[in-house]
Amino acid sequence: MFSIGKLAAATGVKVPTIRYYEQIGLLATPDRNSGNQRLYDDAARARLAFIRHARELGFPLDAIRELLGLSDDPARSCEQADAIAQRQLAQVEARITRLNALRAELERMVHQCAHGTIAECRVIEVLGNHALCAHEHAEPSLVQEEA
Amino acid sequence: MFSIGKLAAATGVKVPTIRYYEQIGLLATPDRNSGNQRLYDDAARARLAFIRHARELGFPLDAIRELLGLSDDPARSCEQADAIAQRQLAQVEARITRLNALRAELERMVHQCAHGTIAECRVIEVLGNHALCAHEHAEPSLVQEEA
DNA sequence: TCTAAAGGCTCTAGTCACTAGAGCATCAAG
DNA sequence: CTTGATGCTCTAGTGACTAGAGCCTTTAGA
Repeated sequence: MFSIGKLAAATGVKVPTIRYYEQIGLLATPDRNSGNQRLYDDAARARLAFIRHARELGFPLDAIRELLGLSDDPARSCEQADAIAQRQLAQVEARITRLNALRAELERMVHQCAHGTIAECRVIEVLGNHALCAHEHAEPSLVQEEA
Repeated sequence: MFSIGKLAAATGVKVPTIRYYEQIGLLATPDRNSGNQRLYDDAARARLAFIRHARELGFPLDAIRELLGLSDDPARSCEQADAIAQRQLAQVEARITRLNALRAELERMVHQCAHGTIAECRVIEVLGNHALCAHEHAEPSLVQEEA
């Protein structure tokens, strides 16, 4: 049995994130010691490692919740788990396609910049006039930033 | 002069999003008609088109704010605008690299699935055991989902 | 001219997956 | 026994919107 800090160190998941996972029901409420501090065992560690790995692969928490539910039932068909992974793969592929188009547009923009004044800047100009673009873009909602 | 609805239709930006941009100071507070409804002119339309296009290219609102500030000063050097675009390009490239690694991992996982039971499912197994992975992953925070 | 639907208004709260901070309690090492 | 690290709960903030409630104004047709 170990503390939340040890669990965090063992899995690479930050302490507040572990508490957050507990709060949203992704991790079971653990036992506490006499001083009300959380105590974890190896099963909890394995579950958290699973969550962390799935997050690294880009699975949203809802999908992870589903995968965890499935993994609790070793006898059932893995069809559903397979479908979730396929869906995730499709999304990753779609985002790669999308980002490649973005990269091309940004490269074009940056390479055309003659490093003069704002008035003649291609970066500003292209942003202001979509017609100067090589192709259409997707919805803004489909392009997201990282932390 | 046109209404917020016409502006939305003209730029492809949703009405609540326009009001949100006004709220956060990205768009100036427009004039109102006698019934307190917003009235926009072509300058506002051009500014919103700029914002929309930059969003499509993945620029965060803070960078867009900066670019808009720069574009208001046509005489200055475009060095800064160029730097912002380069930064954005670098981020897009980093994300592509990252997503390609994810795709490889997900493909490996999915292709190894024999469509049997959960107990023998490679998807569940690989997620639970990082050691089965072909390579390391980044922090979960570096992989984000789309809407 | 009347009416009804479409569009507009403000305000609050929700999304996702955390992260930060306040203010306090507990534990472990020296 | 002290002190610093670690733990606790709770609230609020992040980015870029989105949804909904409850109301008011405009516009097109009869």
